[in-house]
Amino acid sequence: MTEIPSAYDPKAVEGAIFASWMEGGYFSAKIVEGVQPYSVAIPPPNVTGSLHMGHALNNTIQDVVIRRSRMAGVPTLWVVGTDHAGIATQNKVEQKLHDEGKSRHDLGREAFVAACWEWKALYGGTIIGQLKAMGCSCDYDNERFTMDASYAKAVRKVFVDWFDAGLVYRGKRIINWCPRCSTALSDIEVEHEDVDSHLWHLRYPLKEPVGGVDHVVVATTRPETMLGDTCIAVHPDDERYSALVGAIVVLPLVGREIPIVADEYVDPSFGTGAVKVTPAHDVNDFEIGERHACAKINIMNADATISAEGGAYAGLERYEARKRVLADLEALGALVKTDEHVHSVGHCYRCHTVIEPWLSDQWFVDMKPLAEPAIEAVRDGRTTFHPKRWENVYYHWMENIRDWCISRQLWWGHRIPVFYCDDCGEVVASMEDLTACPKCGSSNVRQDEDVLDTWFSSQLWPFATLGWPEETPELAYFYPTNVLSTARDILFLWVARMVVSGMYFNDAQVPFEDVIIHPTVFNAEGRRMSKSLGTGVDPLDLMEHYGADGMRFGLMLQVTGNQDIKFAEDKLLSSRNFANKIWNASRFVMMNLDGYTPGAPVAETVADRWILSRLANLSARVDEGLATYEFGETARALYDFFWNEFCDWYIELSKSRLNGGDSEQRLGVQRILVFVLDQALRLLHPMMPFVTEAIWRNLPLSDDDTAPSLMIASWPEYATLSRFADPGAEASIDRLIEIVVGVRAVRARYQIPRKRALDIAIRTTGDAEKQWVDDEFGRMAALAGVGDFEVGTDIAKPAHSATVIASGVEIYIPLEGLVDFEAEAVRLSNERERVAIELERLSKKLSNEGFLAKAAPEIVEKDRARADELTDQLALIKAQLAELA
RNA sequence: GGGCGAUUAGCUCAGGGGGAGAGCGCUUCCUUCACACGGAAGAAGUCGUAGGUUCAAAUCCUACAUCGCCCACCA
Repeated sequence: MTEIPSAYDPKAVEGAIFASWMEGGYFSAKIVEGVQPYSVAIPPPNVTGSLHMGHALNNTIQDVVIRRSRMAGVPTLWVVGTDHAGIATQNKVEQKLHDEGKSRHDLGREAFVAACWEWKALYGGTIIGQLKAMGCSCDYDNERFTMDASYAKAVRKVFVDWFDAGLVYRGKRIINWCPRCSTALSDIEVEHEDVDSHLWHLRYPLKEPVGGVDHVVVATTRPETMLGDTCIAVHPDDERYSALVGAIVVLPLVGREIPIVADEYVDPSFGTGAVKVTPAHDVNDFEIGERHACAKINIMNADATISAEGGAYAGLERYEARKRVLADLEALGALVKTDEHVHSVGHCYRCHTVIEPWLSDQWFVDMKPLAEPAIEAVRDGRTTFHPKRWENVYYHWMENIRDWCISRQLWWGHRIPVFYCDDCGEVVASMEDLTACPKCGSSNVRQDEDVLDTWFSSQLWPFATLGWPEETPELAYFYPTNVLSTARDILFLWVARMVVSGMYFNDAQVPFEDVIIHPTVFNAEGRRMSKSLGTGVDPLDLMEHYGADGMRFGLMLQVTGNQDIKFAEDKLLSSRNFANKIWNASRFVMMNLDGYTPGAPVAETVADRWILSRLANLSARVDEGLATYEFGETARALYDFFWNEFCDWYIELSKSRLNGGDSEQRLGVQRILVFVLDQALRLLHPMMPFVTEAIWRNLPLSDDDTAPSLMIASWPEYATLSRFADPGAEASIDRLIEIVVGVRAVRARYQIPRKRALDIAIRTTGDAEKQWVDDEFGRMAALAGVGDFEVGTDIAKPAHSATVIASGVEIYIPLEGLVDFEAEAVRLSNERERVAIELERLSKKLSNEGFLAKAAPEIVEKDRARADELTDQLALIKAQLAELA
């Protein structure tokens, strides 16, 4: 076994191991009737995407729960695939065309869509390959895409069903228009940002003076929209303006005569208390316009240039128009003043262009009735969020939900299955393309030009990927899924809508039981990771440096209930080192297996009982941690057990028995080593699949324990391991550790060379302790560099010796000729000070009536014992000081 | 305007009523036959501020401060 390299090299093993998993077909899930399955639908990455830190974190989380479930013997499915990502993909392809000097209009719709498919075929698989590099155990044989033929059928059915139920409707509304993407967006696709701007005060003359007043001043942040003003609004109770209500204003630059109306919406304390109303360019203005029957004049084109309605300003880009309007108003003396003003401006979530509120015909989903059952499902716990506080965020949004604008003026996407008859005016949604009007029979029918919001199709992901609307066995078996893990930024865009549609189309069954909202990964400076800003970290680079396991485990260490992670690369470094530690501990075990035969572990020493007890404890903590999705704590528990307990103590303790013992002793310790290593590798596998698999396949296990791959080996059952729980052994080893650490500290303090064995004396408080030292200490002596030792209840402390105190024993280490006694006296004085302070604090507490009366008895008892211990220590230190003096 | 999160060692963060923890970094020693991606020993914190509850507060409550995030029709 000496041919095993002494450093773990991820690159040398990951590829081959992943290939063997694929070959073994372990990623596919088989339906086993009568057995409850486990399933997860991956948040489908965009076809345009490449792996970023959010994916790395989120997919590690999912792979951890998936791998654990699979090992537990449960039929386990992780559905994988990609999203067609309407705007993002269309933008990419348009950019490519642009580079070739063409636009999508040069190609025409059909050719453009073909170009998108071509692009997808070329680049769409990138991110799937990267998931494989991470070791994600998805069902790659059944990869889905949100524009697959079967998926398209699901999308179409949802639209048609909701249309027929009156839940989808068409309306002329103010929507969010991105002039660059040239499409409508839903409200939650708009990102609001505070922008330093101005509040311009404009003077509008009255047609005829009223009571000596000949004008009104309005305040606006978007002066160019004045070209579309159709009334002025004031608050009905605002006495400053009450005489003016009903008066007519002549709009400067335009000349249009518009009325002053009274409307409750107006806040008299803001600006001048008079609002210019542009119903075609502002949501509130639209509503005011509706209430007062004002015209809605659209003064802007789709590309945010001024339309013909803008008269002299027609054709100007919106901000150029703003400048010109302001300049012209100023020339007229109509620009009264310009205040500094910070206000929130909407930007496109895809291209960050400033959104224009714009009046147009769009399709909407009536969300209110759909949201109700989805709210209820979370209230009654059928779906639970982790951490739970996200449920409040969900409720707040769902309870105040507004209609969802689902039409997009794009070419890449699911085309809206609505057909218009130009003869009789019939409008129908249809599962099949229509060539004739179902009402009048006319062949003069045409399909709606728009496509659906990408999120309209992704909301169906958990069930459309399982074959819905067909009643497939997969849908019947794997729906609802168990866990959905995602970032908080798509809670509304995606998660909430999946609950809505999932319940509506699956007999009110929620799409997933648990929702994990994982922390958002920020860079070390706490800023958003962004490729374009160069503030990102590439997971592929990280895997290059730390291995897939190092990256995965390093990320898991950072997952806590917090909402953000400031990415800490040092955790990946220690995780890479951890993988190497696992590798080398395993290497040690395998290099010491001469004469080994597989067999059940039988504890022969306290150390054996201790490590088995700690293993049982680890199993409980890992189960608990994964069940509650506390990945950080779970990772730490695994790390602490393997490194600090198994490697630092058990393996070190095993060495004397492996080297010095008889063959029976050797076999005993070998079996414990192999057993604990095997179980630990299983527990580690979900987080570190590669290194654990690479080692595990070479472990000489008995036939009962073996499997072709660790991936499908059995998960350690706490119910089985719990019999190893052994508090007595834990206390015993704790004491041994205390002694060894104490002796080592003495050695380090006086720089006693490690080759020089220390002969020590041990005084015990009783015969039981003496027996314990005789039985157990010898096994540990080597770890402390102890040579000979004598033990007894009546051992006298040798002159000039250091003392180590542990429960029930005092260790004396003669220092004659080794130590600077003056320095030791100084150290002891400091120690005396520290102990005295702690003892004083405890004594005060123990003489407090309230404490004695009200504190839990075991707490009082613990403090008493501690105080006794400190008293003894203090006496000893004093005695030693007296000796040195 | 409403809501949420954070504030603990130089850095990144765990912990969560009763003896302040980890990783990285730092100091000293050790190339000992699993591992220098290692071993051993150490230094280092008034647990954001001010009140309150409690026998007992880093932990619970209330304010406040600072940073960050989300929501909202802030002309």
